[in-house]
Amino acid sequence: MRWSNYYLMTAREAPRDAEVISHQLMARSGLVRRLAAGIYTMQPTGWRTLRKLMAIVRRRMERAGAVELSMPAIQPAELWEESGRWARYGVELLRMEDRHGRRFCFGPTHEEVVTDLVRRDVKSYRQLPINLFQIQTKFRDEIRPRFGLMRGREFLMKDAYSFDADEEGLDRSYRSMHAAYSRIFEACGLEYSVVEADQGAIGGSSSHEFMVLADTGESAVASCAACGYGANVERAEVGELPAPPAGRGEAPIEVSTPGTTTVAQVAELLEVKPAQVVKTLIYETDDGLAAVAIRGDREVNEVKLLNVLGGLGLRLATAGQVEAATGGPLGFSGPVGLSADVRLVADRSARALAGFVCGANRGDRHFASVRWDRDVASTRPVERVDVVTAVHGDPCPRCSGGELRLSRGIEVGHIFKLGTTYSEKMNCTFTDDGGRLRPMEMGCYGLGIGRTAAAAIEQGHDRNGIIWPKPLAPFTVVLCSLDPGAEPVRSAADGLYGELVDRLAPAGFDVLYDDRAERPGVKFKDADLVGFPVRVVVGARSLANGGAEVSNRSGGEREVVALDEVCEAVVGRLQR
RNA sequence: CGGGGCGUAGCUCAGCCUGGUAGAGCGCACGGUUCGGGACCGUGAGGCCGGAGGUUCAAAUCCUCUCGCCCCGACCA
Repeated sequence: MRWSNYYLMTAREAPRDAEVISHQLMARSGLVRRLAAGIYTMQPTGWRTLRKLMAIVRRRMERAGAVELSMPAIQPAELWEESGRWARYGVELLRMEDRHGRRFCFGPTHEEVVTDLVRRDVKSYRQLPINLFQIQTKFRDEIRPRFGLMRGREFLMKDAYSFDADEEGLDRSYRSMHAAYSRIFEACGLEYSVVEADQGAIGGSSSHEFMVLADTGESAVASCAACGYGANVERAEVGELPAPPAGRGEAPIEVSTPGTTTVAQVAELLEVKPAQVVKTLIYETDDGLAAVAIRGDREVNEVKLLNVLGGLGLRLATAGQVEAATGGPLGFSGPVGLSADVRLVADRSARALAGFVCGANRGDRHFASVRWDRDVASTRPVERVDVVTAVHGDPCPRCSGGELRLSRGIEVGHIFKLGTTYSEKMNCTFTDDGGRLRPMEMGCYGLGIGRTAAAAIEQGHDRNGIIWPKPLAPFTVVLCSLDPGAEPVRSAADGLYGELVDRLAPAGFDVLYDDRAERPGVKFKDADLVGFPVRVVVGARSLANGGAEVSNRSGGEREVVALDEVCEAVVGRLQR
């Protein structure tokens, strides 16, 4: 491709709305152009990168036995009502009506459509397993799209859906997708980690996220260097926290604590550490109110809490609800004397304390020297749970001695075992080898195409621009002719261009020939900005030095090689 | 949806407080000098100052309403 005939415009400055580096560089290097909030045109170079990524994804999916198809983006409401998600999905689902008033949505995901398809076609265990995938434009009406392609409303996603006869089959499908994803991100040269993820209200038994490590990531990840445990902070378990020494005291002591509604105030007044106070939060759940006790210096993880309490959602109770449930005002709740009608769960961090301070369920009163067994568990049930939010340095839940480390990541892939959630609701059944009708075991596997490209830039850039991993660069090689209007540079560069194309195309590499009538500085800046992995420069100086100059965007050795050896030098660099 | 901010040339921004004929840099076009890390000089094109109402002799500027965009938060198979 000759740049003079190509559509690639770069800019010195990024648009003001570009916040993160990947978005700024994508905009400056002419890869994408914003059309509306969270909606982008992929310009020719950006599209080349996505096409290369999609080719890698397709190859790996097919090697893992998945079969590509293409499902409609527009989906009828009836299917979503069948799965129950028309009501549940919320405002993120872009809904519309046709001229007859029939309701549709623009698909944010395709469980319903693929389940409908498979239930019509597949009737026997002999036809299983099946894994169908597509790469398609999705639309999610995000409350707040941001960071360019990282969180768009319209975006390209590879989604695959597996159907198996039993759980062992689902395990196999899941493992094979797990492996395929790992190969894909390795092929892209990305540094990533696989972490346990929350399944959300959709249920299922297992879920993993593929995280590209980057400071700008929107997800927080807890991981243990000692044993390799990793989890989204949303669900990260925490090992047993060391308990402070037990306090003394024969019975709870009621103390006056006027106006102290926060742990910090109570701790200061009573001259104890926040870690010796038990904080009690009252939540409203689908099954009524629940009290959560946690160590005063720690925070409740509501995702973990929801998984413990069950139901679809929870929220902090209002002051009125707290007063009705505990008999005391907001800010003075505690487990001692709490009505047995209120479910009480105690985080292990709180349960490990002995002789602690907690609210007395009376205004301006706390208890000190409280013990769980003597003062609480003797009169009512207390569940011991893990609902604490993991913080840096917490003990690892899986190994002894390991510490959790918090880092940020970009969620580029998410795989789920759905089990029979959808197949039961939508009656997607088959006849097993014993003649019984059974729901299929399903899995679903998403991979963000644009987000992965953005993540590659977050991980690969310097102050001059993008440093693409070779497989994702829009062109693997840029050939800069520093004097395209004059001989002998022109004919040398033209000749090299032809040779490079002939030699590289069969190997899957491509060349952009910068034959524009621009000054050398402009060409170098643009080549760095767009981030072509290998650069070949032909100019009067390089010819005088014996040929063309070859270098890598990522740095390292720059060499001048004879014109007839340039192809070999380039290939050598590409294969390294 | 709550809080904050911004809409002026293709891009980045000044002008607004204190109303008086719309500016700069980059980019673009033309001419000249340059030519290995975003050159320089000159000339020029390019704006319903997001939109609608209002106040005023006069509005980019003040007031009201709207639309769009960005940031923080809540939300998110």
